[in-house]
Amino acid sequence: MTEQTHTGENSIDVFKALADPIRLAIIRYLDKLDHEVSCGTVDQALRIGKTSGSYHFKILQEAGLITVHKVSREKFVALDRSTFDHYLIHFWQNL
Amino acid sequence: MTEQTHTGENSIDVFKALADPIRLAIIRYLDKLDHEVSCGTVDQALRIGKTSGSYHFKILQEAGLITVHKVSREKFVALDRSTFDHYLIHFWQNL
DNA sequence: AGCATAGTTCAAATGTTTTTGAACTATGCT
DNA sequence: AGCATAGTTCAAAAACATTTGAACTATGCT
Repeated sequence: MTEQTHTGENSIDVFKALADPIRLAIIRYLDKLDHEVSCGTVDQALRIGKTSGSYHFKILQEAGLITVHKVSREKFVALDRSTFDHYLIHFWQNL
Repeated sequence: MTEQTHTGENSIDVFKALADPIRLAIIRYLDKLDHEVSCGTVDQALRIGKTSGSYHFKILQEAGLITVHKVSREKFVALDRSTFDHYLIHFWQNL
């Protein structure tokens, strides 16, 4: 029983989420750091407004590309590498 | 000197091209066959109108995801697997 | 020449995504 | 309580993508 936790997201949502320069910049940033950061930290680092940030984080989350972890006021995000593995690295197997 | 021939396309174009159900269906179909087919053959197999087909093949071509080979009236298409390798399989390396 | 077939182009309509500021909720701090 | 900070929601505008039919080009066939 080697089942992954792919809940909800589908390849269209994943590719749509990847098809935007701001979201790709967020992904690059989170990949470099390789640990949880707050949305505000990312917003400032990439000079995205908070409204825009909120919008893009929601799309990344719904695609299953990030995990989200809320601690009091702050929302911490990190890459969910299993989704990248599933849809990108193992693209042909899951097509 | 192990340079690939990625001429023009970029990751945004590639992910946009992948972010559509019709284009994903075309890719699945071309993957299954694994040889050149005419656009008309694909259009009929997937029951896409020719106008719509023409539009989607152009997007796939501009993304570098298909190769195109014109023989008299017909346009033959096949997957360009090197582009999938570059942007999907080796996603993290090329991010 | 005349007709058929493969695919493209155009333009209008429709649908979807992205941006932005203002108002909002929720939490923490003094 | 009063104020600040983190993030969300809303709504309108702007930008972009998709669909469709009709007209078109280019080629092949008889």
